[in-house]
Amino acid sequence: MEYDHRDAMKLSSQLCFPLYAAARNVTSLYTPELKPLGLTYTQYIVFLVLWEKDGISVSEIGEKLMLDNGTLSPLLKKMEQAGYLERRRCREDDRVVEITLTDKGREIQDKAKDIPAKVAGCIDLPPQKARQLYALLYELLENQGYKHTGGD
Amino acid sequence: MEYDHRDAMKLSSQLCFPLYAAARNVTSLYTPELKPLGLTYTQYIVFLVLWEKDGISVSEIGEKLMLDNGTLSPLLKKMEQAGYLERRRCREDDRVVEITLTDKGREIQDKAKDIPAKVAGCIDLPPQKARQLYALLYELLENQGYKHTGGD
DNA sequence: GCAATATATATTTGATACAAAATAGTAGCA
DNA sequence: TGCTACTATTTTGTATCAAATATATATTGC
Repeated sequence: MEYDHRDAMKLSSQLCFPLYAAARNVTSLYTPELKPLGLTYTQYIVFLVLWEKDGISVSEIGEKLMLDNGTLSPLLKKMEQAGYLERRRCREDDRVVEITLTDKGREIQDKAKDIPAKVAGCIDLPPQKARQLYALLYELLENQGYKHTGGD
Repeated sequence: MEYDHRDAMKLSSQLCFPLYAAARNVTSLYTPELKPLGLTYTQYIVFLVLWEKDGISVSEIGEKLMLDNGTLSPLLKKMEQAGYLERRRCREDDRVVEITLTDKGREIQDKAKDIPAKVAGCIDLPPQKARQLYALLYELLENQGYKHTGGD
């Protein structure tokens, strides 16, 4: 079979597009659940990280979320202003900023506990296929250099 | 098996996160190829649509890309300023803006023809798994209301 | 040990992207 | 005419990355 540029350049031929569209689509499912809590999706996944492990650096959050420091920096500042966390220079290494949850930051976990189930209920994909998709995505991410800690 | 909130709230338990991360990751693979052409990823996929079908409305582009008019409006204006396309009010319906490629907009297709293959080469996933992933993503999108035209 | 250089960490800046909401003009129809 | 739905634009706020900057630590050469 010969390589066809015209075919390859179709929107429907490129893996990236459905990935890009599905990500926006599924992320938007969180919005109605997060809005009442005053959180954005990115703030929410920062919380997911901090609820699992508190007192970590900006970069460590960035590694887990594959987000740039330049993205996290203003985000964390906003979350600090909202009273969810504290940013403190590390004693041993003054370059590092340690992020620590406040009581308010810990308490909001309870308010958010039903969100995963609600969103999962909106994703219209049989559980077996969802697991398959999940596994393929992590395989892709790991091939691109992501360190997957925890989970299955 | 009992439902465990604590487990469900782990970053690694939610399908959305790998989707979100993989999308950014794979999209970023396009940047080095697109930058020399002076294009962003979103501009590129708008071109993909227009190279397939020219003279369509803003909303029709939005449907194919699952993008809001509010996102496309300034984007298309910028692409018009760059000389890639023209925006013209439709004769029959003065609400509709028709987007038409200029010669410059058609010519850039040739310069971009190797991009899909180059990016595909950077995605470290066996072809069979890539196809599987592709199919699952489109199934997810279609379940969320996306009309998939063309492709396989 | 100490100065010079390199690396690491976070922040800032500039550009684009994205969605929600408000606005405005248009079309179709009762 | 007046009502409703549609289409695009503008505005506002957040997100995102890349590049530049500032500061702190590590390393190297002497």
